[in-house]
Amino acid sequence: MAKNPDLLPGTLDMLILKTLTRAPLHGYGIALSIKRLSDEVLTVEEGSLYPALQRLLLQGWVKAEWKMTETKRRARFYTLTAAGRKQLGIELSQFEQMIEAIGRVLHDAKEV
Amino acid sequence: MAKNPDLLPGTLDMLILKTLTRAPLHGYGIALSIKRLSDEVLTVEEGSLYPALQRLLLQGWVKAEWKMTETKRRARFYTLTAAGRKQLGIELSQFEQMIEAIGRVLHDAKEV
DNA sequence: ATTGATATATAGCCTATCTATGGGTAGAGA
DNA sequence: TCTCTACCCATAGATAGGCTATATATCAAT
Repeated sequence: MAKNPDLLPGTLDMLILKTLTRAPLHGYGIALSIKRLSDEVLTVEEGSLYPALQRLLLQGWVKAEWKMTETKRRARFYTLTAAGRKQLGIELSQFEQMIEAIGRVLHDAKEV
Repeated sequence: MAKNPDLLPGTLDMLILKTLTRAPLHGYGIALSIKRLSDEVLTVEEGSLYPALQRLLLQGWVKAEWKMTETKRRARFYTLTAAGRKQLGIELSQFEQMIEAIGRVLHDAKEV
């Protein structure tokens, strides 16, 4: 991990999939969406984003289609697939479980 | 990241430092402690633990001393340094910030 | 004697992220 | 007209850090 990470490693795929549950978006829009929803705390670098989208395509969790944006630029719009929705559920519950477990270590729940 | 990660990447150093705030411990004890406090959810593999301890030593965040355990085995006991305590504070607040940011993306706080 | 728990450590792999760079379009303002 | 900013895609290479596998050794229990 870099010294000042923009993301928690291992969470990017989940964040992308979640973002696509609202509506199909192009890559740039996904990055903007994550940045804005997180109040500028999370930044998705292009060098992380596009490889991640390739991974998701390869797994069949999203599909892509070239279209024109409202501003008349060509862009690749990504849509969540059924498999992607299922995968999101898995990642979400694993993430919650991990966060709770980390919380127990950090806050010493056992001693209460 | 592996398919079924034992840890959230980027959190291991923080977990080790936190564990050492309670008492000096040897490596094996740290791993056990994290596992137990997390209700067996988090597992620190040896191949992750010992390199991590080397990193922490190198940074001056912990110091090490060879001693005998109660069961008369030699083991290397790690103690948190002042710098380590400070570092833990930094990592803790960064982690909290990230988790909150991820929460906002996952739960769409902006729409409320 | 053999297994299981305790204990440390390294080599090599793998994956995901980051840095850096390249390409290109549209619109606004100087 | 030129230039700047925002919009958009994509890859190569470096780096970090976690995982697998392996080696070594002691002790207790079966």
